Amino acid sequence: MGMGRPREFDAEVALDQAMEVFWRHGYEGATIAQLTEAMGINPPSLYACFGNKEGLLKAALDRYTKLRVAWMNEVVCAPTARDVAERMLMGIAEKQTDPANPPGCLLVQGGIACGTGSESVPFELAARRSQNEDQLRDRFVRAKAEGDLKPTSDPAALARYVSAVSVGMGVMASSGSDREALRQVAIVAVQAVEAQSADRT
Amino acid sequence: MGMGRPREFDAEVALDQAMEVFWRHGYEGATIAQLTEAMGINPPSLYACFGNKEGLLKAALDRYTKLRVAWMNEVVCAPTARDVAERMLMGIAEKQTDPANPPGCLLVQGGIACGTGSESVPFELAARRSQNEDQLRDRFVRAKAEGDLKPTSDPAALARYVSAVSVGMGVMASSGSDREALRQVAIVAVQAVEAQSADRT
DNA sequence: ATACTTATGTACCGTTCACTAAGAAAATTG
DNA sequence: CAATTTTCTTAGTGAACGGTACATAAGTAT
Repeated sequence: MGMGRPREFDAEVALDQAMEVFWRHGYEGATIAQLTEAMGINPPSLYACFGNKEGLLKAALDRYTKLRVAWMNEVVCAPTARDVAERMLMGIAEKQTDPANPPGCLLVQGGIACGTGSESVPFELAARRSQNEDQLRDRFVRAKAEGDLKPTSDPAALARYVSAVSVGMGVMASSGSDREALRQVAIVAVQAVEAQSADRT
Repeated sequence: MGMGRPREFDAEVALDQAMEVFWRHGYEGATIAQLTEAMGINPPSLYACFGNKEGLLKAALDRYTKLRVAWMNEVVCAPTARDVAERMLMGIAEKQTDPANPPGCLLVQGGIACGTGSESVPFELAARRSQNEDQLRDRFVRAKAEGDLKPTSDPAALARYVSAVSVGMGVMASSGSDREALRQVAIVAVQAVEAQSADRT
């Protein structure tokens, strides 16, 4: 039994192109024609490799979140909860306005609301976002245990808050806000975390 | 010359139904079939009355923002910038989880990313959101003039911040967060505004 | 070489989309 | 009443959608 004809395209490179299309147009707004053109392949190759449109999205999300989790792991290395929030939100201001990518965040742009037959997509995106929030919450739990955050603070609420701000920044970025506007939002947002921080002696 | 046959449906009631469909499924996710069924009319009546799908969306947005602006006018009556932010964000936590409506905010759910031929929709929504932000900024400008906000504070940045948080809360609501979770975010978010407020003597 | 397995390109499904003729129905005006 | 204007229902339009059949090409195994 032979091993068959080898595929002529690099799946990861193709996935990066697909990711961009989903990022820019959303799941429903992205057509198979646009995706295949960007990926440099024909529909049958796409379906053989990724199953269907939703399978392609999930593969793209896997790739996206893998990079994101790695970045978050660096972010939570900051010494204090305040610095974690600042590093994260300032980093997001940069990333979401990086001209190398479409503006905003794939986990938001991908699809907040979807039509019949794609109801699972928004949940899929939400699940990936909450993954991020969990990383943050764990870090804030530690910060509270270390006395970095006040005893009255709620690490879960704080993580939800920072996550909400980052989502809001993503929407702003996708609708034209520039990097400076996002930085301003980040700077203000960090002050809420600072208010939850123990006094530095 | 006669006045013609009177229309059998109430345009505003029909618009409310259409608004719900857009709110729940987004602009692209909402089909004419769903819209007409919810509105209780047939496609030709829709097109005679609203022009096309995008015209229907704009009419629904007009109705939505009219109510929203009226509510914001009450919000900005709060005595201090901090209270404005609190009243707004707490109100949003309630409204965006009101079971009478779809979760989240129409100005976000309507469509953050759209496909070819609907590129203008996200801009349309963004314009309506910025209308809201402007109301807020004006109020914060006043607060700064009154000495309620610190002389070093940036009212525009603060308004952008509160607006970003409200958008983030909308996304959270639409992906299943409950009212309590949103309230927690609001409470934390207000503290950033508090940090920009002058000390109460 | 021959058989076998898998990928690729072309061309095309069936369905659903936004949107619309065409004419009957319901009102006003003379 | 007849004439006119506008809305209603029915039925369907062309186009675009996600997805696929089929034949061919490109590899491996025997």
